[in-house]
Amino acid sequence: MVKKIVRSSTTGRPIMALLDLLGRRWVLRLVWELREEPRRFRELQELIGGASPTIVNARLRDLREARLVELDPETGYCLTTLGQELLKLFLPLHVWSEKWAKGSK
Amino acid sequence: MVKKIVRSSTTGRPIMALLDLLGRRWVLRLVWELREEPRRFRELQELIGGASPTIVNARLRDLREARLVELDPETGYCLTTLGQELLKLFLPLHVWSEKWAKGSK
DNA sequence: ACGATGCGCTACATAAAATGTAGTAACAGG
DNA sequence: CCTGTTACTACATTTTATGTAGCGCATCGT
Repeated sequence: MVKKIVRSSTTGRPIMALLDLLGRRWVLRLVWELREEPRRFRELQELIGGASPTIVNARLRDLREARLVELDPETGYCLTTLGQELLKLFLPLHVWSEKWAKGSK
Repeated sequence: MVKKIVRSSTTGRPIMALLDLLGRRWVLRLVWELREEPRRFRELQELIGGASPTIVNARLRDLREARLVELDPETGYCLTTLGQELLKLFLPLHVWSEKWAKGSK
């Protein structure tokens, strides 16, 4: 029942696999909270707003399988080089989100 | 039970609200499939891989409330100006995903 | 040696979300 | 009136997430 490949990635198109992975609940938040420094398991759990350990662990496993995150026993969970590259692509979102929010309300 | 505001956006930080919205299942895929031209409801449903109409409608509603997507009765669902801006930020993902996949095996 | 603490993680019952299928309602053309 | 197309809803079933408790292991203080 366990899927070795990323969900819905049957097309073989990497972008689909990526969008699928990033579209799972908590994944974007986890990557985001790892942007500055390594974090411990429970620390991450609290940062993202108290998701259950079950799902935090499941998502961290997904991210580790995707080689975006790794666990250094000394410091905690952190982004791999690949993960840092991905994060860089996401940084503009931070600025844009402010603009987006201004038009809300 | 309906949430008017984006899920888990209690912090008031726009980036959190945005990551939350984009982290919902199918949302990234929907935005992606609207990148080129307007799409009809059923067309979208098939493009993203056959999600149920229930959830396609729910996510389109989320995206419309976020002012990223709108429905033109003549042509179908399409990205708003705001949505197109967001998409532009995501385009580099396409290139990066190819690189990411190469290391996968 | 022993208990306390912090660590990643698991078990499991409950609750929430997504699926699959069917069907509704509005409109257009013939 | 009938047919087709549109967006969308209803609802029972299945899948996924939550909440809470606790395990196994290592380290630290006494």
